[in-house]
Amino acid sequence: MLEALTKKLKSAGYKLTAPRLGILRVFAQSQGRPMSAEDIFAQLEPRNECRCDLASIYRTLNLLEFTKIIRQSDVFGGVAHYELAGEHRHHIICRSCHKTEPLKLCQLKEQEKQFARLGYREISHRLEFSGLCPTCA
Amino acid sequence: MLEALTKKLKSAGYKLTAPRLGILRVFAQSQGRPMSAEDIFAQLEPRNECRCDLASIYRTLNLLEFTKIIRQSDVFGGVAHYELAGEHRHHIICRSCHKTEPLKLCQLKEQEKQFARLGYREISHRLEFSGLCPTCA
DNA sequence: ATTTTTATTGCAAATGATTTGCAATTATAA
DNA sequence: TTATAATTGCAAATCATTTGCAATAAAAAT
Repeated sequence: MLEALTKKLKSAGYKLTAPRLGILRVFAQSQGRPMSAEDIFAQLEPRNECRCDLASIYRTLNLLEFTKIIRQSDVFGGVAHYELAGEHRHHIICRSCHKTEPLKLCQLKEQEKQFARLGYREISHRLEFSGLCPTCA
Repeated sequence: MLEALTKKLKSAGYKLTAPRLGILRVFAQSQGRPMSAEDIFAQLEPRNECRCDLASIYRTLNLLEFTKIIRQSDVFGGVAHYELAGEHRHHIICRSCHKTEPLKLCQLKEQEKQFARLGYREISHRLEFSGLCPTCA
């Protein structure tokens, strides 16, 4: 998993540095939960893997998005969250505690095809449910 | 249309001021296109209706959202966009020129009901399509 | 109609997320 | 092992948004 991600980055012509490796590791273990820069920062291991600056995390997020290794999943309260680009997933997000759960289904490809017929290109969509989770409700 | 909006605001117990009236007017004429604070600022008529501060626009947007007159529609690269809460609508947004077109359909209520059965409350969703519009493609 | 009360405004300064310039560092190519 | 070019950390800059506060204006009370 992590293997595949690092390979993708290198074959896109970028160096594999400690911060990048750490961030990819966090994504690899994220279970599909969208994460903010701060979330990732908090999950890095300063002892062994890297003690890196928030600025580097932002730079790395931009790079990983550019190389299509991750994608922006949602912007919640002005804070961008990212997830691995691999699987196409949607979520339900608690408006109170921000806990996020992935969903499996997505029947929206039909809709995209209709737009394609109208001349749109490179179509994608973003679908997020929100509400108060059972705990917060 | 504008009439109904101002009435809603007043009956919620808020004063009808020049900035608020101007902002509601902009929404009333917005054709369902999501707008940012800056977008609205640019559409106010400083001559006759009001020359108001951006801070007041932000404050008014928060108030209108709180009173459920408008709702946040999507977050575009960290910039919040709003639209009238009246109709439930989704959009397709051009990633290049940011032109936005409203869509009519939405078959996602079923999904929401499923979440409700799991204990989620106050459920809503946000669905946006994006791509390159026929002009930009 | 005038005054009083209280919400709302404008301005400027504060905030919070994200970006950027630059010198120092480090991964990779040579 | 050294050279070179990308990447980093740090601090300062930026951008969207929020907030404190004194001045203003809308609606309520007279």
